[in-house]
Amino acid sequence: MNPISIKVACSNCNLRELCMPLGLSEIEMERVDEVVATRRKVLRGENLFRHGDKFSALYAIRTGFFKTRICAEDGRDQVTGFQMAGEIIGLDGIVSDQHTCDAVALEDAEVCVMPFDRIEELSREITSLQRHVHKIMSREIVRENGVMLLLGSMRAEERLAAFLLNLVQRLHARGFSQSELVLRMTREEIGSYLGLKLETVSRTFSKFVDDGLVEVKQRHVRILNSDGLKHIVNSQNCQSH
Amino acid sequence: MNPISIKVACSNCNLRELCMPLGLSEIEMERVDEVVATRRKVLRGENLFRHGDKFSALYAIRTGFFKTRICAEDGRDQVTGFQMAGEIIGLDGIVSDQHTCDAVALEDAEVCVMPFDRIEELSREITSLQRHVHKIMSREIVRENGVMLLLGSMRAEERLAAFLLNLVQRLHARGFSQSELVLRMTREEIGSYLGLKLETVSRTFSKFVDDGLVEVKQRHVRILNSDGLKHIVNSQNCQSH
DNA sequence: TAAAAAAATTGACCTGTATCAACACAAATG
DNA sequence: CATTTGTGTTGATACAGGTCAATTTTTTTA
Repeated sequence: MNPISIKVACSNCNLRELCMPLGLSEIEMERVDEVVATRRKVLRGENLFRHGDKFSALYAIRTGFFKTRICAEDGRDQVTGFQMAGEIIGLDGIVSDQHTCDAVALEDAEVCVMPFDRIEELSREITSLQRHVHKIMSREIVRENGVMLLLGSMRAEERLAAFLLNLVQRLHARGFSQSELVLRMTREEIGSYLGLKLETVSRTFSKFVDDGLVEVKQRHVRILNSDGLKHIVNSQNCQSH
Repeated sequence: MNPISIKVACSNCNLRELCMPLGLSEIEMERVDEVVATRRKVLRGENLFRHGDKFSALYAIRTGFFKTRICAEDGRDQVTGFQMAGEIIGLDGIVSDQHTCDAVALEDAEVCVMPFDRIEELSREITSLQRHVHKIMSREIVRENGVMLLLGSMRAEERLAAFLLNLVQRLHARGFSQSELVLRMTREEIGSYLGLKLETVSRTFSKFVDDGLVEVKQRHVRILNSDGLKHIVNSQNCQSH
Protein backbone atom coordinates (compact mmCIF):
# COMPACT_ATOMS: atom_id res chain seq x y z
CA MET A 1 0.00 0.00 0.00
CA ASN A 2 2.94 2.25 0.61
CA PRO A 3 3.73 3.92 -2.74
CA ILE A 4 7.37 4.30 -1.80
CA SER A 5 8.30 0.69 -1.28
CA ILE A 6 11.39 0.75 0.89
CA LYS A 7 13.31 -2.46 0.56
CA VAL A 8 12.73 -4.51 3.65
CA ALA A 9 16.05 -6.02 4.63
CA CYS A 10 17.20 -7.64 7.82
CA SER A 11 20.74 -7.28 6.58
CA ASN A 12 20.50 -3.52 6.94
CA CYS A 13 18.42 -3.53 10.10
CA ASN A 14 19.96 -2.18 13.24
CA LEU A 15 17.90 -4.66 15.26
CA ARG A 16 19.53 -7.53 13.42
CA GLU A 17 21.50 -8.77 16.35
CA LEU A 18 18.34 -9.01 18.44
CA CYS A 19 16.15 -10.76 15.87
CA MET A 20 18.51 -12.74 13.73
CA PRO A 21 21.20 -15.34 14.24
CA LEU A 22 24.79 -14.17 14.07
CA GLY A 23 27.39 -15.51 11.70
CA LEU A 24 25.30 -15.88 8.59
CA SER A 25 27.10 -15.84 5.27
CA GLU A 26 26.16 -13.15 2.78
CA ILE A 27 24.16 -15.60 0.73
CA GLU A 28 22.29 -16.88 3.78
CA MET A 29 21.59 -13.33 4.85
CA GLU A 30 20.02 -12.55 1.53
CA ARG A 31 17.76 -15.54 1.85
CA VAL A 32 16.74 -14.55 5.34
CA ASP A 33 15.86 -11.11 4.01
CA GLU A 34 13.31 -12.80 1.83
CA VAL A 35 11.53 -14.32 4.79
CA VAL A 36 10.38 -10.91 5.89
CA ALA A 37 7.53 -10.64 3.46
CA THR A 38 6.12 -7.29 4.43
CA ARG A 39 5.97 -4.79 7.18
CA ARG A 40 2.83 -3.78 8.93
CA LYS A 41 1.98 -0.69 10.92
CA VAL A 42 -0.18 -1.01 13.99
CA LEU A 43 -1.59 2.12 15.60
CA ARG A 44 -1.83 2.59 19.32
CA GLY A 45 -4.71 0.59 20.70
CA GLU A 46 -5.00 -1.64 17.64
CA ASN A 47 -4.56 -5.39 17.67
CA LEU A 48 -1.74 -7.00 15.73
CA PHE A 49 -3.70 -10.21 16.21
CA ARG A 50 -6.48 -11.46 18.46
CA HIS A 51 -7.21 -14.82 20.02
CA GLY A 52 -8.99 -16.98 17.51
CA ASP A 53 -7.23 -15.38 14.53
CA LYS A 54 -5.66 -17.82 12.13
CA PHE A 55 -1.95 -18.19 12.77
CA SER A 56 0.21 -17.56 9.77
CA ALA A 57 3.26 -15.58 10.79
CA LEU A 58 5.57 -14.51 13.54
CA TYR A 59 6.14 -10.81 13.99
CA ALA A 60 9.38 -9.04 14.76
CA ILE A 61 8.82 -5.68 16.37
CA ARG A 62 10.70 -2.93 14.56
CA THR A 63 9.35 0.03 16.48
CA GLY A 64 6.75 0.50 19.16
CA PHE A 65 5.61 -1.40 22.17
CA PHE A 66 3.07 -4.19 22.64
CA LYS A 67 1.27 -6.05 25.34
CA THR A 68 -0.01 -9.59 24.99
CA ARG A 69 -2.96 -10.76 27.02
CA ILE A 70 -5.17 -13.77 27.37
CA CYS A 71 -8.87 -13.47 28.05
CA ALA A 72 -10.80 -16.12 29.95
CA GLU A 73 -14.41 -16.78 29.01
CA ASP A 74 -15.61 -15.19 32.23
CA GLY A 75 -14.19 -11.83 31.19
CA ARG A 76 -11.14 -12.03 33.40
CA ASP A 77 -7.96 -11.20 31.55
CA GLN A 78 -4.26 -11.36 32.20
CA VAL A 79 -1.42 -9.46 30.57
CA THR A 80 1.17 -12.11 29.73
CA GLY A 81 3.95 -9.83 28.57
CA PHE A 82 5.17 -6.49 27.29
CA GLN A 83 7.24 -6.60 24.11
CA MET A 84 9.58 -4.06 22.60
CA ALA A 85 11.73 -3.57 19.49
CA GLY A 86 13.68 -6.63 18.44
CA GLU A 87 11.35 -9.06 20.19
CA ILE A 88 9.25 -11.71 18.46
CA ILE A 89 5.55 -12.24 19.04
CA GLY A 90 3.05 -14.77 17.83
CA LEU A 91 4.64 -18.00 19.09
CA ASP A 92 1.43 -18.91 20.90
CA GLY A 93 -0.28 -19.54 17.57
CA ILE A 94 1.88 -22.38 16.33
CA VAL A 95 0.40 -25.21 18.37
CA SER A 96 -3.22 -24.96 17.29
CA ASP A 97 -2.85 -22.88 14.12
CA GLN A 98 -4.67 -20.04 15.75
CA HIS A 99 -3.65 -17.40 18.19
CA THR A 100 -4.63 -17.86 21.81
CA CYS A 101 -3.83 -14.35 22.97
CA ASP A 102 -4.27 -10.77 21.82
CA ALA A 103 -1.34 -8.56 20.88
CA VAL A 104 -2.18 -4.89 21.36
CA ALA A 105 0.04 -1.98 20.40
CA LEU A 106 0.60 0.36 23.36
CA GLU A 107 2.11 2.92 21.01
CA ASP A 108 2.19 3.25 17.25
CA ALA A 109 4.27 0.36 16.04
CA GLU A 110 5.71 -1.34 13.04
CA VAL A 111 6.39 -5.05 12.73
CA CYS A 112 8.08 -7.30 10.23
CA VAL A 113 5.71 -10.03 9.10
CA MET A 114 7.52 -13.36 8.84
CA PRO A 115 5.26 -16.07 7.39
CA PHE A 116 5.86 -19.15 9.48
CA ASP A 117 5.89 -21.52 6.51
CA ARG A 118 8.79 -19.56 5.12
CA ILE A 119 10.59 -19.62 8.42
CA GLU A 120 10.23 -23.38 8.63
CA GLU A 121 11.28 -23.83 5.05
CA LEU A 122 14.40 -21.77 5.41
CA SER A 123 15.34 -23.14 8.79
CA ARG A 124 15.46 -26.58 7.19
CA GLU A 125 18.30 -25.26 5.08
CA ILE A 126 20.11 -22.84 7.32
CA THR A 127 21.14 -24.62 10.49
CA SER A 128 21.91 -21.49 12.44
CA LEU A 129 18.47 -20.10 11.67
CA GLN A 130 16.88 -23.32 12.84
CA ARG A 131 18.79 -23.15 16.09
CA HIS A 132 17.88 -19.50 16.42
CA VAL A 133 14.15 -20.18 16.12
CA HIS A 134 14.44 -22.87 18.77
CA LYS A 135 16.27 -20.51 21.07
CA ILE A 136 13.63 -17.82 20.67
CA MET A 137 10.93 -20.26 21.71
CA SER A 138 12.98 -21.62 24.58
CA ARG A 139 13.72 -18.09 25.75
CA GLU A 140 10.01 -17.40 25.93
CA ILE A 141 9.48 -20.54 27.99
CA VAL A 142 12.21 -19.50 30.41
CA ARG A 143 10.83 -15.96 30.62
CA GLU A 144 7.43 -17.33 31.52
CA ASN A 145 9.02 -19.54 34.17
CA GLY A 146 10.37 -16.37 35.72
CA VAL A 147 6.95 -14.74 35.67
CA MET A 148 5.52 -17.80 37.39
CA LEU A 149 8.10 -17.40 40.15
CA LEU A 150 7.16 -13.76 40.45
CA LEU A 151 3.42 -14.41 40.55
CA GLY A 152 3.67 -17.45 42.74
CA SER A 153 6.04 -16.33 45.43
CA MET A 154 6.75 -12.60 45.46
CA ARG A 155 5.06 -9.82 47.36
CA ALA A 156 3.86 -6.60 45.74
CA GLU A 157 7.08 -4.64 46.28
CA GLU A 158 9.21 -7.47 44.99
CA ARG A 159 7.04 -7.82 41.90
CA LEU A 160 7.15 -4.17 41.00
CA ALA A 161 10.89 -3.90 41.65
CA ALA A 162 11.54 -6.96 39.48
CA PHE A 163 9.31 -5.49 36.79
CA LEU A 164 11.14 -2.16 36.71
CA LEU A 165 14.56 -3.78 36.70
CA ASN A 166 13.56 -6.07 33.87
CA LEU A 167 12.24 -3.17 31.80
CA VAL A 168 15.32 -0.96 32.17
CA GLN A 169 17.60 -3.89 31.53
CA ARG A 170 15.87 -4.60 28.23
CA LEU A 171 15.77 -0.93 27.31
CA HIS A 172 19.44 -0.58 28.16
CA ALA A 173 20.23 -3.47 25.82
CA ARG A 174 18.62 -1.32 23.12
CA GLY A 175 20.76 1.69 23.86
CA PHE A 176 18.48 3.52 26.26
CA SER A 177 19.28 4.78 29.72
CA GLN A 178 19.95 2.43 32.57
CA SER A 179 18.13 4.65 34.98
CA GLU A 180 15.33 6.41 33.13
CA LEU A 181 12.32 4.96 31.42
CA VAL A 182 8.90 5.88 30.14
CA LEU A 183 6.19 3.39 30.91
CA ARG A 184 4.05 2.71 27.89
CA MET A 185 1.33 1.00 29.90
CA THR A 186 -1.19 2.07 32.52
CA ARG A 187 -1.05 1.13 36.19
CA GLU A 188 -3.88 -1.25 35.51
CA GLU A 189 -1.90 -3.04 32.80
CA ILE A 190 1.12 -3.27 35.06
CA GLY A 191 -1.18 -4.63 37.74
CA SER A 192 -2.65 -7.22 35.43
CA TYR A 193 0.81 -8.41 34.46
CA LEU A 194 1.97 -8.53 38.08
CA GLY A 195 -1.19 -10.04 39.54
CA LEU A 196 -1.97 -6.87 41.51
CA LYS A 197 -4.72 -4.28 41.50
CA LEU A 198 -3.93 -0.88 40.05
CA GLU A 199 -4.25 0.77 43.46
CA THR A 200 -1.59 -1.53 44.83
CA VAL A 201 0.71 -0.69 41.93
CA SER A 202 0.18 3.00 42.59
CA ARG A 203 0.76 2.67 46.31
CA THR A 204 3.89 0.63 45.75
CA PHE A 205 5.26 3.28 43.39
CA SER A 206 4.57 5.87 46.09
CA LYS A 207 6.38 3.78 48.65
CA PHE A 208 9.41 3.47 46.37
CA VAL A 209 9.38 7.26 45.99
CA ASP A 210 9.19 7.73 49.77
CA ASP A 211 12.10 5.36 50.18
CA GLY A 212 14.16 7.31 47.67
CA LEU A 213 14.42 4.38 45.29
CA VAL A 214 12.81 6.06 42.29
CA GLU A 215 11.40 9.31 41.04
CA VAL A 216 7.98 9.01 39.41
CA LYS A 217 6.21 11.64 37.34
CA GLN A 218 3.24 9.96 35.77
CA ARG A 219 4.75 7.45 33.40
CA HIS A 220 8.26 8.82 33.63
CA VAL A 221 10.35 6.82 36.04
CA ARG A 222 13.90 7.53 37.13
CA ILE A 223 15.69 4.88 39.08
CA LEU A 224 17.73 6.49 41.84
CA ASN A 225 18.87 3.37 43.66
CA SER A 226 19.12 0.35 41.44
CA ASP A 227 20.81 -1.76 44.12
CA GLY A 228 18.00 -0.92 46.48
CA LEU A 229 15.52 -2.34 44.01
CA LYS A 230 17.65 -5.41 43.45
CA HIS A 231 17.83 -5.91 47.18
CA ILE A 232 14.07 -5.82 47.45
CA VAL A 233 13.74 -8.49 44.75
CA ASN A 234 16.03 -11.05 46.23
CA SER A 235 15.93 -10.51 49.93
CA GLN A 236 12.50 -12.12 50.19
CA ASN A 237 10.68 -11.23 53.38
CA CYS A 238 13.47 -11.91 55.83
CA GLN A 239 14.11 -8.97 58.14
CA SER A 240 17.72 -9.50 59.13
CA HIS A 241 18.88 -13.11 59.09
CA MET B 1 24.17 -51.03 31.27
CA ASN B 2 21.11 -53.19 30.90
CA PRO B 3 22.35 -56.61 29.82
CA ILE B 4 19.08 -57.34 28.06
CA SER B 5 19.02 -54.52 25.58
CA ILE B 6 15.39 -54.12 24.59
CA LYS B 7 15.08 -52.38 21.26
CA VAL B 8 13.98 -48.84 21.88
CA ALA B 9 11.43 -47.98 19.26
CA CYS B 10 8.92 -45.19 19.02
CA SER B 11 7.19 -47.13 16.29
CA ASN B 12 6.12 -49.73 18.84
CA CYS B 13 5.46 -47.32 21.66
CA ASN B 14 1.91 -46.92 22.86
CA LEU B 15 2.65 -43.31 23.71
CA ARG B 16 3.53 -42.61 20.10
CA GLU B 17 0.53 -40.47 19.41
CA LEU B 18 1.39 -38.24 22.36
CA CYS B 19 5.11 -37.83 21.62
CA MET B 20 5.42 -38.14 17.91
CA PRO B 21 3.92 -36.58 14.82
CA LEU B 22 1.23 -38.52 13.02
CA GLY B 23 1.37 -39.57 9.41
CA LEU B 24 4.99 -40.55 9.16
CA SER B 25 5.93 -42.99 6.44
CA GLU B 26 7.53 -46.25 7.48
CA ILE B 27 10.96 -45.03 6.46
CA GLU B 28 10.57 -41.79 8.37
CA MET B 29 9.38 -43.70 11.40
CA GLU B 30 12.50 -45.83 11.36
CA ARG B 31 14.65 -42.75 11.29
CA VAL B 32 12.75 -41.19 14.16
CA ASP B 33 13.32 -44.38 16.13
CA GLU B 34 17.01 -43.68 15.84
CA VAL B 35 16.66 -40.31 17.53
CA VAL B 36 15.81 -41.97 20.78
CA ALA B 37 19.34 -42.83 21.73
CA THR B 38 18.77 -44.46 25.06
CA ARG B 39 16.37 -44.74 27.90
CA ARG B 40 17.09 -43.65 31.39
CA LYS B 41 15.54 -44.65 34.67
CA VAL B 42 15.05 -42.02 37.35
CA LEU B 43 14.12 -43.12 40.85
CA ARG B 44 11.66 -41.23 43.00
CA GLY B 45 13.28 -38.13 44.39
CA GLU B 46 16.13 -38.13 41.89
CA ASN B 47 16.81 -35.36 39.42
CA LEU B 48 16.58 -35.99 35.70
CA PHE B 49 18.49 -32.73 35.36
CA ARG B 50 19.27 -29.73 37.53
CA HIS B 51 19.59 -26.04 36.78
CA GLY B 52 23.09 -25.37 35.55
CA ASP B 53 23.45 -28.78 33.94
CA LYS B 54 24.62 -28.74 30.37
CA PHE B 55 21.72 -29.09 27.98
CA SER B 56 22.06 -31.89 25.50
CA ALA B 57 18.73 -33.62 25.09
CA LEU B 58 15.00 -33.46 25.44
CA TYR B 59 13.31 -36.19 27.41
CA ALA B 60 10.06 -37.95 26.62
CA ILE B 61 8.49 -39.44 29.71
CA ARG B 62 7.66 -43.10 29.24
CA THR B 63 6.52 -43.89 32.73
CA GLY B 64 6.39 -42.00 35.96
CA PHE B 65 5.68 -38.48 37.03
CA PHE B 66 7.88 -35.39 37.31
CA LYS B 67 7.82 -31.90 38.66
CA THR B 68 9.89 -29.06 37.30
CA ARG B 69 10.88 -26.19 39.52
CA ILE B 70 13.00 -23.09 39.40
CA CYS B 71 15.02 -21.93 42.38
CA ALA B 72 15.79 -18.28 42.99
CA GLU B 73 19.11 -17.36 44.59
CA ASP B 74 17.35 -16.37 47.79
CA GLY B 75 16.17 -19.94 48.32
CA ARG B 76 12.65 -19.31 47.19
CA ASP B 77 11.43 -21.88 44.71
CA GLN B 78 8.50 -22.36 42.42
CA VAL B 79 7.11 -25.52 40.89
CA THR B 80 6.58 -24.67 37.22
CA GLY B 81 4.83 -27.84 36.15
CA PHE B 82 3.92 -31.47 36.70
CA GLN B 83 4.64 -33.79 33.79
CA MET B 84 3.34 -37.26 33.01
CA ALA B 85 3.80 -40.02 30.42
CA GLY B 86 3.98 -38.80 26.85
CA GLU B 87 5.07 -35.29 27.79
CA ILE B 88 8.39 -33.71 26.86
CA ILE B 89 10.71 -31.99 29.31
CA GLY B 90 13.95 -30.09 28.93
CA LEU B 91 12.88 -27.30 26.57
CA ASP B 92 14.13 -24.70 29.01
CA GLY B 93 17.73 -25.69 28.28
CA ILE B 94 17.81 -24.81 24.60
CA VAL B 95 18.21 -21.06 24.87
CA SER B 96 21.38 -20.93 26.93
CA ASP B 97 22.69 -24.46 26.45
CA GLN B 98 22.12 -25.21 30.07
CA HIS B 99 19.06 -26.08 32.06
CA THR B 100 17.44 -23.34 34.10
CA CYS B 101 15.18 -25.56 36.14
CA ASP B 102 15.29 -28.86 38.01
CA ALA B 103 13.29 -31.89 36.90
CA VAL B 104 12.55 -34.20 39.82
CA ALA B 105 10.87 -37.58 39.59
CA LEU B 106 7.89 -37.80 41.94
CA GLU B 107 7.72 -41.54 41.35
CA ASP B 108 10.07 -44.02 39.75
CA ALA B 109 10.23 -43.07 36.13
CA GLU B 110 11.71 -43.89 32.79
CA VAL B 111 12.43 -41.41 30.03
CA CYS B 112 13.53 -41.60 26.41
CA VAL B 113 16.66 -39.54 25.89
CA MET B 114 16.48 -37.60 22.64
CA PRO B 115 19.74 -35.78 21.90
CA PHE B 116 18.76 -32.36 20.67
CA ASP B 117 21.36 -32.29 17.89
CA ARG B 118 19.77 -35.37 16.45
CA ILE B 119 16.31 -33.87 16.73
CA GLU B 120 17.44 -30.75 14.88
CA GLU B 121 19.22 -32.80 12.25
CA LEU B 122 16.26 -35.00 11.54
CA SER B 123 13.70 -32.22 11.67
CA ARG B 124 15.61 -30.55 8.85
CA GLU B 125 14.72 -33.56 6.76
CA ILE B 126 11.29 -34.58 7.99
CA THR B 127 8.94 -31.65 7.72
CA SER B 128 6.28 -33.12 9.93
CA LEU B 129 8.82 -33.71 12.68
CA GLN B 130 9.98 -30.12 12.41
CA ARG B 131 6.44 -28.88 12.72
CA HIS B 132 5.88 -31.24 15.61
CA VAL B 133 8.84 -29.89 17.57
CA HIS B 134 7.58 -26.36 17.03
CA LYS B 135 4.15 -27.32 18.25
CA ILE B 136 5.52 -28.90 21.38
CA MET B 137 7.35 -25.70 22.25
CA SER B 138 4.38 -23.53 21.41
CA ARG B 139 2.13 -25.75 23.51
CA GLU B 140 4.40 -25.19 26.48
CA ILE B 141 4.24 -21.43 25.96
CA VAL B 142 0.45 -21.55 25.84
CA ARG B 143 0.33 -23.77 28.92
CA GLU B 144 2.43 -21.28 30.83
CA ASN B 145 0.16 -18.46 29.70
CA GLY B 146 -2.66 -20.35 31.35
CA VAL B 147 -0.70 -20.71 34.57
CA MET B 148 -0.04 -16.98 34.52
CA LEU B 149 -3.78 -16.37 34.31
CA LEU B 150 -4.31 -18.73 37.20
CA LEU B 151 -1.60 -17.18 39.37
CA GLY B 152 -2.42 -13.63 38.43
CA SER B 153 -6.15 -13.55 38.75
CA MET B 154 -7.65 -16.58 40.46
CA ARG B 155 -8.49 -17.17 44.09
CA ALA B 156 -7.47 -20.26 46.00
CA GLU B 157 -10.59 -22.30 45.25
CA GLU B 158 -10.44 -21.45 41.57
CA ARG B 159 -6.79 -22.41 41.40
CA LEU B 160 -7.25 -25.79 43.04
CA ALA B 161 -10.35 -26.58 40.99
CA ALA B 162 -8.52 -25.68 37.78
CA PHE B 163 -5.57 -27.79 38.88
CA LEU B 164 -7.68 -30.87 39.56
CA LEU B 165 -9.62 -30.55 36.33
CA ASN B 166 -6.41 -30.18 34.37
CA LEU B 167 -4.90 -33.26 35.98
CA VAL B 168 -7.88 -35.55 35.37
CA GLN B 169 -8.23 -34.29 31.85
CA ARG B 170 -4.63 -35.21 31.07
CA LEU B 171 -4.94 -38.53 32.86
CA HIS B 172 -8.15 -39.29 31.00
CA ALA B 173 -6.35 -38.65 27.70
CA ARG B 174 -4.02 -41.46 28.79
CA GLY B 175 -6.81 -43.89 29.45
CA PHE B 176 -7.32 -43.29 33.16
CA SER B 177 -10.51 -42.46 34.95
CA GLN B 178 -12.27 -39.15 34.42
CA SER B 179 -13.19 -38.96 38.04
CA GLU B 180 -10.52 -40.65 40.09
CA LEU B 181 -6.89 -39.74 40.48
CA VAL B 182 -3.92 -40.29 42.71
CA LEU B 183 -1.87 -37.21 43.45
CA ARG B 184 1.83 -37.88 43.09
CA MET B 185 2.82 -34.67 44.83
CA THR B 186 2.52 -33.28 48.36
CA ARG B 187 0.22 -30.46 49.40
CA GLU B 188 3.30 -28.29 49.59
CA GLU B 189 4.21 -29.02 45.97
CA ILE B 190 0.66 -28.32 44.85
CA GLY B 191 0.83 -25.10 46.83
CA SER B 192 4.10 -24.07 45.24
CA TYR B 193 2.66 -24.65 41.80
CA LEU B 194 -0.53 -22.74 42.60
CA GLY B 195 1.10 -19.90 44.52
CA LEU B 196 -0.52 -20.98 47.79
CA LYS B 197 0.69 -22.24 51.14
CA LEU B 198 0.19 -25.89 51.92
CA GLU B 199 -2.31 -25.07 54.66
CA THR B 200 -4.47 -23.21 52.17
CA VAL B 201 -4.35 -26.17 49.79
CA SER B 202 -5.41 -28.48 52.60
CA ARG B 203 -8.21 -26.20 53.73
CA THR B 204 -9.47 -25.80 50.19
CA PHE B 205 -9.54 -29.57 49.73
CA SER B 206 -11.55 -29.80 52.95
CA LYS B 207 -13.97 -27.17 51.70
CA PHE B 208 -14.46 -29.08 48.43
CA VAL B 209 -15.22 -32.20 50.49
CA ASP B 210 -17.74 -30.29 52.63
CA ASP B 211 -19.40 -29.00 49.47
CA GLY B 212 -19.67 -32.51 48.09
CA LEU B 213 -17.47 -31.74 45.11
CA VAL B 214 -14.81 -34.34 45.79
CA GLU B 215 -13.86 -37.20 48.06
CA VAL B 216 -10.33 -37.00 49.43
CA LYS B 217 -8.42 -39.74 51.21
CA GLN B 218 -4.85 -38.63 51.47
CA ARG B 219 -3.66 -38.47 47.90
CA HIS B 220 -6.62 -40.33 46.47
CA VAL B 221 -9.12 -37.94 45.00
CA ARG B 222 -12.49 -38.78 43.54
CA ILE B 223 -14.33 -36.08 41.70
CA LEU B 224 -18.03 -36.23 42.55
CA ASN B 225 -19.19 -33.10 40.79
CA SER B 226 -17.06 -32.13 37.86
CA ASP B 227 -19.44 -29.41 36.73
CA GLY B 228 -19.32 -27.92 40.19
CA LEU B 229 -15.55 -27.63 39.90
CA LYS B 230 -15.83 -26.16 36.41
CA HIS B 231 -18.32 -23.66 37.72
CA ILE B 232 -15.89 -22.57 40.42
CA VAL B 233 -13.16 -22.01 37.85
CA ASN B 234 -15.07 -19.78 35.51
CA SER B 235 -17.59 -18.02 37.62
CA GLN B 236 -14.97 -15.72 39.09
CA ASN B 237 -16.04 -14.04 42.32
CA CYS B 238 -19.52 -13.02 41.28
CA GLN B 239 -22.19 -14.23 43.71
CA SER B 240 -25.25 -14.49 41.50
CA HIS B 241 -25.23 -12.34 38.39
C1' DT C 1 -11.15 26.97 25.96
C1' DA C 2 -14.39 24.24 28.31
C1' DA C 3 -16.23 19.77 29.20
C1' DA C 4 -15.85 15.03 29.50
C1' DA C 5 -13.35 10.96 29.97
C1' DA C 6 -9.42 8.43 31.39
C1' DA C 7 -5.69 7.67 34.50
C1' DA C 8 -3.53 8.09 38.89
C1' DT C 9 -3.37 8.92 43.82
C1' DT C 10 -4.78 8.39 48.48
C1' DG C 11 -7.65 7.06 52.46
C1' DA C 12 -10.67 3.92 55.16
C1' DC C 13 -12.00 -0.41 55.74
C1' DC C 14 -12.52 -5.46 54.71
C1' DT C 15 -11.23 -10.12 53.51
C1' DG C 16 -8.61 -14.00 51.75
C1' DT C 17 -4.66 -16.08 52.58
C1' DA C 18 -0.41 -16.40 55.36
C1' DT C 19 1.47 -17.45 59.66
C1' DC C 20 2.04 -19.88 63.85
C1' DA C 21 0.89 -23.71 66.48
C1' DA C 22 -1.08 -28.06 67.94
C1' DC C 23 -2.30 -32.38 66.70
C1' DA C 24 -3.39 -36.60 63.76
C1' DC C 25 -2.09 -39.85 60.65
C1' DA C 26 0.81 -42.61 57.55
C1' DA C 27 5.01 -44.32 55.88
C1' DA C 28 9.56 -45.48 56.64
C1' DT C 29 13.03 -47.29 59.81
C1' DG C 30 15.32 -49.93 63.25
C1' DC D 1 6.46 -53.98 67.14
C1' DA D 2 7.62 -49.27 68.61
C1' DT D 3 9.80 -45.06 66.97
C1' DT D 4 10.78 -41.61 64.05
C1' DT D 5 9.91 -38.75 60.27
C1' DG D 6 7.29 -36.85 56.80
C1' DT D 7 2.77 -35.38 55.54
C1' DG D 8 -1.73 -33.57 56.26
C1' DT D 9 -5.46 -31.26 58.97
C1' DT D 10 -7.44 -27.76 61.69
C1' DG D 11 -7.75 -23.65 64.70
C1' DA D 12 -6.52 -18.84 66.17
C1' DT D 13 -4.73 -14.73 64.72
C1' DA D 14 -2.25 -11.29 61.70
C1' DC D 15 -1.62 -8.67 57.75
C1' DA D 16 -0.92 -7.78 52.71
C1' DG D 17 -3.47 -6.55 49.34
C1' DG D 18 -8.29 -6.02 47.70
C1' DT D 19 -12.42 -3.13 47.61
C1' DC D 20 -14.91 1.02 47.67
C1' DA D 21 -14.88 5.81 47.47
C1' DA D 22 -13.30 10.58 47.05
C1' DT D 23 -10.19 13.63 44.79
C1' DT D 24 -6.65 15.22 41.59
C1' DT D 25 -4.32 15.28 37.34
C1' DT D 26 -3.94 14.42 32.57
C1' DT D 27 -5.69 13.54 28.13
C1' DT D 28 -9.18 13.64 24.82
C1' DT D 29 -13.02 15.53 22.68
C1' DA D 30 -16.22 18.98 21.52
